[in-house]
Amino acid sequence: MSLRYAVLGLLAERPASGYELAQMFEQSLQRWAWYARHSQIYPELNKLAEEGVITVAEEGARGRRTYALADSGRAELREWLLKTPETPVVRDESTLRLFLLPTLDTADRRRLVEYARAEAEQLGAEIEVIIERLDGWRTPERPITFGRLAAEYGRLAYQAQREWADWALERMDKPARG
Amino acid sequence: MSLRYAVLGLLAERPASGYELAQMFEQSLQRWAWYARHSQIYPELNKLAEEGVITVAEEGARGRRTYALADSGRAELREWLLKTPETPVVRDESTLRLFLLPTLDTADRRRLVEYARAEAEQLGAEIEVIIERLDGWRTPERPITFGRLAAEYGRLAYQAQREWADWALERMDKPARG
DNA sequence: ACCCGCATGTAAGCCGTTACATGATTTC
DNA sequence: GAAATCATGTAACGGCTTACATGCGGGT
Repeated sequence: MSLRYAVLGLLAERPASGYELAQMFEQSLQRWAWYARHSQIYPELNKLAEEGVITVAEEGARGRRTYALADSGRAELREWLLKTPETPVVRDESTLRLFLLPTLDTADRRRLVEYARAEAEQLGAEIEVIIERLDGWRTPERPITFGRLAAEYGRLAYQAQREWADWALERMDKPARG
Repeated sequence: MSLRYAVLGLLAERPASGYELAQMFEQSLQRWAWYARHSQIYPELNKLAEEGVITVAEEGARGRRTYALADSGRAELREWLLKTPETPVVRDESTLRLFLLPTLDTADRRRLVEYARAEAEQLGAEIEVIIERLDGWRTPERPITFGRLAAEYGRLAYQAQREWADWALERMDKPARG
């Protein structure tokens, strides 16, 4: 059911079309929080509009429909956010790969951890650029957008991944006492 | 297809039954990497055994079957680990909630971030205990288990979440110039 | 005029969740 | 002897992926 709230949440920031939502998933949510393709987004939008939790705010060229969050949708989103979640479940293929490293021999292992480290370093650097850009855009009305929250989260998460890779590299080859 | 490799990977560390695998998912993989229920695990094991990438190593009481990784399974796992992945996709409901915070009003937002911070702090403390326990168990043959890798990853990730929450708390109420 | 990107949609099949189902062994 | 835990399984349903499908509008 998270797709529903991801869509409501994105529309809470500003009205958007399905096409734009697909891009927002890719750019801001994909790497850390949630992902959906257009083939899932369009039917979901139609369903939400039928229910009345979102409305068609504008119709444009090429059949484009811009959706806005209705009051009922905002209330539902708030309720979902405030109810304390049960044990949350994560599915993250990259992390799974990292955890399965001990099944490889020393050379393969080292290769993969070094790759993970380099990746974290590169993506971390990319995110710094994005953050500078976002901080340049800030306006008084909207101090923090979810994009900025996501970026900061990403920055810290990549930093953690780098530290983890360093720790793993140092430990992995060593004998038990390490 | 990740379930397949998660199972192969767990069996690479040591032979286990479906029941044990379900527990391993819960204890080590669930929070960061992958999750599966027994209703998914048992059919997968039967499929993998039919294919021959795992074998039944032992049959015990109550119909218990202990599976071991076959050579072909180990080769397949290695191949999967070494091929560089495409853009990986993450689905993490907790993080999604955090990213949607800006849609709430100030009071609700603060409440949720404080909750996230407290949670990271508590789970971080729990993981420190687990790490001490794991480090006490270390044997010379197997310097690092995937459980230890997961624990260290968790430790750093919780630390990052705490830092993120502190940053968000400091920024969120402030006017744009922050 | 052509191409690229915008824009939305559908359908088959696979993956994952929830619920139902059963029974053996150990522990108190 | 009862309860908890071990142990495996199936089926219906819903969510997600992949592939197919179509057409408009803006830029060069």
